[in-house]
Amino acid sequence: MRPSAKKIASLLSQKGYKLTAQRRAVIDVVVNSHEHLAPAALYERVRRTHPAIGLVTVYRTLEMLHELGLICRVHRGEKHGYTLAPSGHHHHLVCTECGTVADFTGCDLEALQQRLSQQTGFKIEGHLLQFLGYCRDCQGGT
Amino acid sequence: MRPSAKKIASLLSQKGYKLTAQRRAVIDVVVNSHEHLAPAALYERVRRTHPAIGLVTVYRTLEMLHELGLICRVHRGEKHGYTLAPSGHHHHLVCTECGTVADFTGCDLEALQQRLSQQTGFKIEGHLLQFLGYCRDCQGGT
DNA sequence: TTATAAATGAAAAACATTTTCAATTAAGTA
DNA sequence: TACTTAATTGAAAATGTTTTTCATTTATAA
Repeated sequence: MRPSAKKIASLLSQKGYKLTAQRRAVIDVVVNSHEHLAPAALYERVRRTHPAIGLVTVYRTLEMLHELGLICRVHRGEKHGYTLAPSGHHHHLVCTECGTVADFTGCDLEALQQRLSQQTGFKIEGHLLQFLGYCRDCQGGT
Repeated sequence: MRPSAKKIASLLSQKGYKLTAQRRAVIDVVVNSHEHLAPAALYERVRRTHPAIGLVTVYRTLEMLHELGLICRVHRGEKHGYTLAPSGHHHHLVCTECGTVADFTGCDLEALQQRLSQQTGFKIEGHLLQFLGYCRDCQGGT
């Protein structure tokens, strides 16, 4: 379930963070986008409604949202970006053309993880999984 | 199978790249390390045997090796590094303490991939999978 | 050897991200 | 509503990483 801007805002309040116009603006952009956005791209979008915001504030807000687990990082080659986090364990399917992100659950890696633990002696704490491809809208062109 | 420095060197030659002392030095460091190394870390190690090498050359050599598929990129939070690539499709198990990398094959994601294609309409072209944990040697301490 | 294109290293440029700090402001309190 | 105060902000500087530029050097083939 994708959280709403309102929900995220009230959560920040709860945690003792101040609800500034800048933070609301950043949250709005993240909530209203299904792509993963790099800090600079997000900054550009936020500036449309909030021209005086500083890039630093965008970075700081993203960091805060990330720490609270409200947004998550998407990998794409050398670049990366942030996207809204649904609740619970999930992963991403990313369109390499337009950046659209689809979430999915049920990664079902337990068996593989156990096999690897046994084979290597590693104590496994987590994993990184992401699929890359073309979304429905981007399958036509090159 | 981990390729040897000799094998990599002859492959470069074959492809028309010149075999310089600097390239040999970078390759040696990569081959003789089981950790994933960031460009700067690699540079420091190469400098031990080759003090005059430039950081730029390290970057360029890594890029070249990466393009040829001889090394691959390991993700770890904000940081990343390179490690030797075994032949064929594989993934990494990374120790978050010391950076040691173990390769594994048999990720077995076909079924999941097919399910996601159907559910989302994405045309999936690839995936990113990596396990994180503590290697045998790093499980004791904090 | 020699010729030559490829490769190198230093320096500068280009980016991305973080730090610093004085000014501003949200939110609780009187 | 008007304070108070700590949190937040934005500009500028600092930091760190990666890329570009260009004159010099060098591996390789003739």
